[in-house]
Amino acid sequence: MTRPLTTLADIAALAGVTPATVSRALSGNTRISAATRGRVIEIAEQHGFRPNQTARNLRLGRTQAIAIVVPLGHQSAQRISDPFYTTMIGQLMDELARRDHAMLLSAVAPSDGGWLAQIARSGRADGIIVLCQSDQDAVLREAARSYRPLVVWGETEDEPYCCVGTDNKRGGKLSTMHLLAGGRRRIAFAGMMDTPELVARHDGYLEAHREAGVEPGPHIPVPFAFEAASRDLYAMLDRHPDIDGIVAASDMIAMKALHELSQRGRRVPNDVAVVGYDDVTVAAHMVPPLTTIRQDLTMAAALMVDLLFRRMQGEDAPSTRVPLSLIHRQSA
Amino acid sequence: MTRPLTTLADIAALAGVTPATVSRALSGNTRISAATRGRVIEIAEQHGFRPNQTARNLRLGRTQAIAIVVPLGHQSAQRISDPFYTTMIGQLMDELARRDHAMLLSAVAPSDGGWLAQIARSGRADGIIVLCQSDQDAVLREAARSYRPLVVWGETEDEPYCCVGTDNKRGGKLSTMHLLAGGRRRIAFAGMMDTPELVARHDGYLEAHREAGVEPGPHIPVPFAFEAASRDLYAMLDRHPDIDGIVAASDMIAMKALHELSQRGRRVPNDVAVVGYDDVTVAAHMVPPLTTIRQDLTMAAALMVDLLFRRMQGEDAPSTRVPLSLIHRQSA
DNA sequence: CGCGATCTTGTAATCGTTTGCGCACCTCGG
DNA sequence: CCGAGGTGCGCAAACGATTACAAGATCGCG
Repeated sequence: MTRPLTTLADIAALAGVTPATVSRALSGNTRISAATRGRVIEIAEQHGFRPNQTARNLRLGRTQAIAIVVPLGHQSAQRISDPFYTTMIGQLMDELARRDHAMLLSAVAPSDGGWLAQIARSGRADGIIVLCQSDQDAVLREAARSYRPLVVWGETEDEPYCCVGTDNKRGGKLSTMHLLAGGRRRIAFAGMMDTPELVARHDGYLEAHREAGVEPGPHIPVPFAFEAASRDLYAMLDRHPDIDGIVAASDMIAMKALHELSQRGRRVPNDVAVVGYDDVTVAAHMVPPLTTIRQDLTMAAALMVDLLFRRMQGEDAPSTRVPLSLIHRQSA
Repeated sequence: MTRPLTTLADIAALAGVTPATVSRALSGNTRISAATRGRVIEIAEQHGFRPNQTARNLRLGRTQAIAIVVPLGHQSAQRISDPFYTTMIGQLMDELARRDHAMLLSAVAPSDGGWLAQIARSGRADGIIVLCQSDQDAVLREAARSYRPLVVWGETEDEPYCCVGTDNKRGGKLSTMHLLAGGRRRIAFAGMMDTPELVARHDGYLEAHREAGVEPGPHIPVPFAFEAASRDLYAMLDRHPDIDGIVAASDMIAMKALHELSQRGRRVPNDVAVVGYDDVTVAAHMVPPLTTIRQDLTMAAALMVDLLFRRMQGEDAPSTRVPLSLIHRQSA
């Protein structure tokens, strides 16, 4: 089977000692005569021995693994490939590897409310990072009451769990102000308000308008996933030919917008200016390069992991916001 | 700690039975009186009990987890966010979830040759899927000799390990033929020949030219990762103003090409036609929408998982190729 | 040469589950 | 009323590692 050909006991037999001695020799820190240690280590290496992690973890009461959970509907495969998630996951992976922890990745359909408890109680991981609270605030609150090592990426408000995120409202406001400053007066908001993050971005959009004394433009309810019938939704563009700016709730939505505008022969940024959100890798390479709001995901990932490890040690790490800035390129 | 508040023994005490009985009651299949079973189940649910996976796995000699390994250099965070990987990972995630297995994701810097053995012997996973053989063919061959449950994504040749992939040579030939059929006569190949997959695509590119009796165009050595100095490399475009077609080794490279061409005022497809490779999600939404070679990653993921599980059961599943087709959009 | 200090290694318990085996108890036909 | 055959459940041994405790070996010193 998968079982390594050798166990601690096998090595012990070969070396003419007990498993205990082998364990000590390999872990190094206890007092073992140099001779035995040398012999044991040599035999172990010779046979490519690796201690069984499962047994080790059982004994040590930990798993050396962190679960990364993405709460999604059934379109998981589609949404998980959103560059935001993947960039974040890549960064988290690096950060966890640095701390010698494995990454257990799972997308869950949050239809049943027990998904988090399931993962938390199963003992598969020492801690959990949830990417995007989505509409699962209640579940998160509930879980946080009894489960400590939990960090969530999302909109940080007065939530009882540890949450890392950006000031989405400010982000939405920033991009809108940029368009207003550029003289745009008929600015649409593209994105669905189905998560706290996006609601906050929309709030910022509204606030910027209010402060500038400009009437907000129409709302284009584009879903995150491309495949959906967003083409129809973008027919909205035809119904509102006076739109001269678009605040997109994500870079992917912005990309979609660039595409649809191009299809309709409307030039960016001359006719319509577009601002994205996330600054995903491809943003800089779109046609035209996308002006967008950057969330520093490298810092975010490092921060989340750091907070998580502090919580795993019993500390009470607080929610934190990571900085955010507008990256000025050519689409607006 | 992370330890669930309740163990099998706790539940047993509460129900006035032994752990053995609880175990049986919960697993359901053994002979337990309906009364006891009901009582045990009720108490267990009431306390949100989940059996400890680590202990369970130790006893059962398995882990219910599959390791997905991406051999990369230190730029892991960057390359892992390539849409190809992420789409594949998303699909694999779904497929594994369907079989009730967790996914252990790790990127490794293959500097030391022991990376695969390390994962294989550690007993953290019941099987391994390696995404892209990259330049690790030797390591894979070596590992496959003693470790059975291993499936690799890559260029399938006469390798001794189980390998799933597309006919890259045919893919490269297909896209080149498409350009030739469209009357292009000065076709560049964009991509670095640093992996077997890309070498094969380039072979196809050459073969198509040979069969058509057309001289191959220049080679533009663009790396996979965006960030690199590809801008300089694309200066090649300036040096070869007669290029009228580009065969890109990946969609991301094609996207980069679209961008650079647009910067230089050369229109796609009128002046230069571009064909990508992978048909990643964003391909359809580029400006203009990208003509590309689609590898059916959904099928590929399902296949890889299927083969892996068969190997885990001791069967000897063979290398397989998944179909591939040209998706005709507007860039060529 | 004897005795305590020190160094090295073995013994055995433990982590939480699963499961083969066997012991009660119950039922029922003769 | 007794033994055969069934049920329902407990006992205890795994799985493979770690580690407190103890025991044996060795050494130093008086």
